Amino acid sequence: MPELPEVETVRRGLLPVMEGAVIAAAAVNRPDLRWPFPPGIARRLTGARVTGLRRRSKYILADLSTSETLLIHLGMSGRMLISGAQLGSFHHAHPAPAKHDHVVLDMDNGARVTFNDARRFGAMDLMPTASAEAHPLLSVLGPEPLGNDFHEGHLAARLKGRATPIKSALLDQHLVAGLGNIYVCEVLFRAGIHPARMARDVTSLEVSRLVPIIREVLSEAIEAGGSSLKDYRQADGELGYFQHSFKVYDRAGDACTSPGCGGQVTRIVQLGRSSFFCPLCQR
DNA sequence: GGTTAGTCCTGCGTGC
DNA sequence: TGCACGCAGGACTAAC
Repeated sequence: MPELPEVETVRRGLLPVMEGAVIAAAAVNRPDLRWPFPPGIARRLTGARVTGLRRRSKYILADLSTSETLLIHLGMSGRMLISGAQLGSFHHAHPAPAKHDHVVLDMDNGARVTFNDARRFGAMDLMPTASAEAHPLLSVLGPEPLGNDFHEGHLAARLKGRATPIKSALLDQHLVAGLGNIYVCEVLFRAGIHPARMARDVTSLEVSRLVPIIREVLSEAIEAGGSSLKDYRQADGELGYFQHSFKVYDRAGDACTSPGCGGQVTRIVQLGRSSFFCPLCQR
């Protein structure tokens, strides 16, 4: 489930094969993912040089020489596969077309980038680069959690008076953009805050601690992704999914890892999603 | 305006 | 073994 760190890892993995290269051929194998592809997307991509590869929240933005920007969202199960490229001492031959290969980009450097998405919660769109920030999916996003606009004052103001669990508030992309279910669980564990606590009841002290904790958790995951990137290239060219050692996520029944705690990681459902926490550490 | 439930989708794990 | 079912979840839309 790609959240901000996974998307950043994918972006970094795509950089050496896409940035500066020309999309020699683009194949789009179905009319839609989450939404319909923009009209003529294959034609509009073909011949375009990728001049930059950026990330905003969980979106990858590929700036093109055609003054358009390709927006990519991995959704839940979206994967990027690189083949035909020389990465380090490894060369990946093009694999046989697989089920759910929806978009295939053949670069002029010989690399092939394949977007595979079984659940089709992902999305792609094209927009003018000059007004990319105004795209409906991007314009409503809150600040980047690793950016300067995300700070204690912002978070405090957005949590103030909100009668919703802190878990839900931190998942709200309008409040801060890029956190998903996994990292919110990890952040709240590290902060010692119960996921069901009302956002308005989070104290000033806790808010001041949340900001650096969110940065830490995400930065550590990006770092882990970076170090795993090399291994994944070697393994099969697939980017973005790597093993993390989560403290609470998907660890229901396990002993809490806090020294001397003795608690047991517990699962509850909030807004139809699993929350994992330690009832002794998190209040 | 704020909040929550429903929805989309397919693969996987579990239980019968 | 095979089937039915629930679950996973990002983010929109509708309803309250």
